[in-house]
Amino acid sequence: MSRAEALSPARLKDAAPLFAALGDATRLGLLVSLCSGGPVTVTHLSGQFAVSRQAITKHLEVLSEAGLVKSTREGRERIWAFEPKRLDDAHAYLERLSKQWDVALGRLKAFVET
Amino acid sequence: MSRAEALSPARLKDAAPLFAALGDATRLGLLVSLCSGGPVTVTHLSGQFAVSRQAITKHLEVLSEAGLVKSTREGRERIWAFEPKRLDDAHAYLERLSKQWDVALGRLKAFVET
DNA sequence: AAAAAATGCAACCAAGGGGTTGCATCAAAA
DNA sequence: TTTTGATGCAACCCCTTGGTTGCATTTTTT
Repeated sequence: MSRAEALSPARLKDAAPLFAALGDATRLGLLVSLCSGGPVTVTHLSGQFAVSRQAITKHLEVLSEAGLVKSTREGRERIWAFEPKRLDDAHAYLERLSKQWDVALGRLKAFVET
Repeated sequence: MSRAEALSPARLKDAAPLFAALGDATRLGLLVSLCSGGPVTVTHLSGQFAVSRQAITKHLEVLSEAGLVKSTREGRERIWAFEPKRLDDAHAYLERLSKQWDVALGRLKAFVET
């Protein structure tokens, strides 16, 4: 069988923190902002949300550790930017799940028809 | 513009708990099991994991509230089954994010080339 | 009717998460 | 060289989470 590797425990341990990072409304909002608005600073971002700057910083750090965002220092300010690669990973994980489900359905169908 | 609706705050509030439910290695493992192995009972599932039956029950309830799983009573046991619809939702959310990013890139390119 | 199997319920616990405030730093302007 | 703007760091708080154990309940099975 040459199909893509299934979802091993190792992969799950990689996927979990990625989805966890996506599992917060504020963080999703930040992603949308960075995604559609281009690279900006924390103080600029925190203007768009109802929470403090430090709260936003923490969220950005979570996103950063998940690889969904990256920051670069520029003088006295730090610029945050969206990082699309990891989003594709998340996408791929979901894809694998769906595929596995389809395979199971196929097996069931084959069994019923036998 | 007739493109699909963007990621409004309302949508984010729906997406967040969905991703949050996916953001745990044990829960992902449960999904994989249910996805590839077919409907089973809690006690059967808990045999495949290192945690107690009650822990698994709690995880299944989280997945259920996220709409990723559903259960039916059958005599003295409760059968848990994978629910693929919500997975497509998650998929769609990610898709919207990517798309928004592509649009932003397109704008940037257009701007640079002007 | 009694024993066994599968769940449900509740209390409890330690750790982590999301949030805040206050103050220290560091770079840029005036 | 002050002053101002943007961050960084740290302590603290409360609530949620993931996990446990113990016992009650409900169906089967014997």
